[in-house]
Amino acid sequence: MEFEIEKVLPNGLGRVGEIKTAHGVIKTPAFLAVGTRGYVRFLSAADLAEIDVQAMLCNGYHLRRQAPGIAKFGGLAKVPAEFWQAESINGKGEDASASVIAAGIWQGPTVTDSGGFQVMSLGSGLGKVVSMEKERHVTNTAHKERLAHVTEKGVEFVDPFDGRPDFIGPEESMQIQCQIGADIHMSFDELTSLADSYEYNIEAMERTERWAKRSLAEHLKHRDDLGYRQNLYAVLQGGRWEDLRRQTARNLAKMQIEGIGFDGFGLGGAFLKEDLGEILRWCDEELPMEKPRHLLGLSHPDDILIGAEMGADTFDCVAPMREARHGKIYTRDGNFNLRKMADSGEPLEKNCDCSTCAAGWTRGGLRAMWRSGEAEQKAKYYNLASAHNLRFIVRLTEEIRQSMLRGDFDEYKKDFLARYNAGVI
RNA sequence: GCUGGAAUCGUCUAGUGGCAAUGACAAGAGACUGUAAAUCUCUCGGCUUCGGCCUUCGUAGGUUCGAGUCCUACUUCCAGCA
Repeated sequence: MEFEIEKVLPNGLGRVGEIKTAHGVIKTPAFLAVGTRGYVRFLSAADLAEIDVQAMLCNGYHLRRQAPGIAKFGGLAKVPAEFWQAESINGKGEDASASVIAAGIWQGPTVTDSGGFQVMSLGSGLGKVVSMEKERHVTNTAHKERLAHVTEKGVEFVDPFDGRPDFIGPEESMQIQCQIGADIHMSFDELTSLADSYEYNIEAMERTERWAKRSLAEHLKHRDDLGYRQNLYAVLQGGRWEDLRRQTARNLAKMQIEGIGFDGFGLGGAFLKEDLGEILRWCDEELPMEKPRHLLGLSHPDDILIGAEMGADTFDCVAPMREARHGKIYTRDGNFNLRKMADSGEPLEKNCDCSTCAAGWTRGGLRAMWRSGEAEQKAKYYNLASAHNLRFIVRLTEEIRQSMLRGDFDEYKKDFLARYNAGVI
């Protein structure tokens, strides 16, 4: 993998670049579509191409049982649609994306998460919303209620769907990810919640660093197993404390095994919105300029703008598509809830270049589809609304890239946010 | 015309003496950020100083401390018989 920087912002952090992987190029800043279970829910490969998605992020935790099967095909990009169709019928059987999958699956660059997020979502944050606004007043889930428990070795957890006990540590995560064969992997980390103390964040961060070293060691054993080079990013934790963030960034930046270090860095953690920019600045001032950085799990426009400004190259997040499914539609003039649009003959967004708006779908029509109660109609709505919201965020990253190349990023950011926050709709 | 059965908050529905009254849907408001998420929370008779107050279960009476619930009559609907 190569990372080429084309231009750097005057602040010395934000940049425009290209990540060249075995499966294609990612022009950064870029937003990656999330396909947790190996495919993007309700969107086909053709849809993703139409949206100009450049890469997909899947999750090693969710794919842990399929990983050996994926390896047999030669990695994520070579898995045939039939495989995912069969998989999607399993589980709760509700993920009726089968017809969408049949239309083709993603074959471009891919990223996998390590399962580190599940440490928190099944552990201290079980049953809670991982919200930037709300979590400040939320306490951690009681220890005995958690589905995941952290030890030095790794994480013991119970599968929330079938109740089976399981275990993932750094070695397991790397083995899984190297079987899945994404171009970029994440080291196995412990994501803390905003409710955790400074002292606990030190403990978790230091453990995450030890896990990073073990991740690197295991990754190096398997990174060429599928016949092309797979890459590993080290994930940074450290909560909202400057000393921790800078320290862990320095530690991970210089971490090597036999002269080989990480290929890039994952910026992790639970953030309060107002802290995000500062925290990213602390991290990125310490990290080597020439390595790419992925900001994990954020996608609201203001977060992407601040992330790109502070030096994040790629982003991923479930929000655009989950919120689309829940009726929240993104537009340049703010978001709106489709529920109140029963009589609207307007498109989701005027002058939008997404396929849904181009096809002439109206808000009222989409709302009727969404609320019809018929699975097929709803699935169609999920496809159309997901395409719109995803295109909105992808377009935002494209425009950020263009503005950085032109040299007017600050102005672009100011104008975008002024209009977006005015919320005319 | 006779005999049964039924009428409850937009719709369907629970309720057979302590009820402003169950559940579902619809409707309305909010949430959602490395997917336990086609999910979750709240509202859904009116007023309220949030302690309550008022008006409600087809209509009108009655029994009762108390009636959606029991009784009588009426109205409407359904089924069967003429």
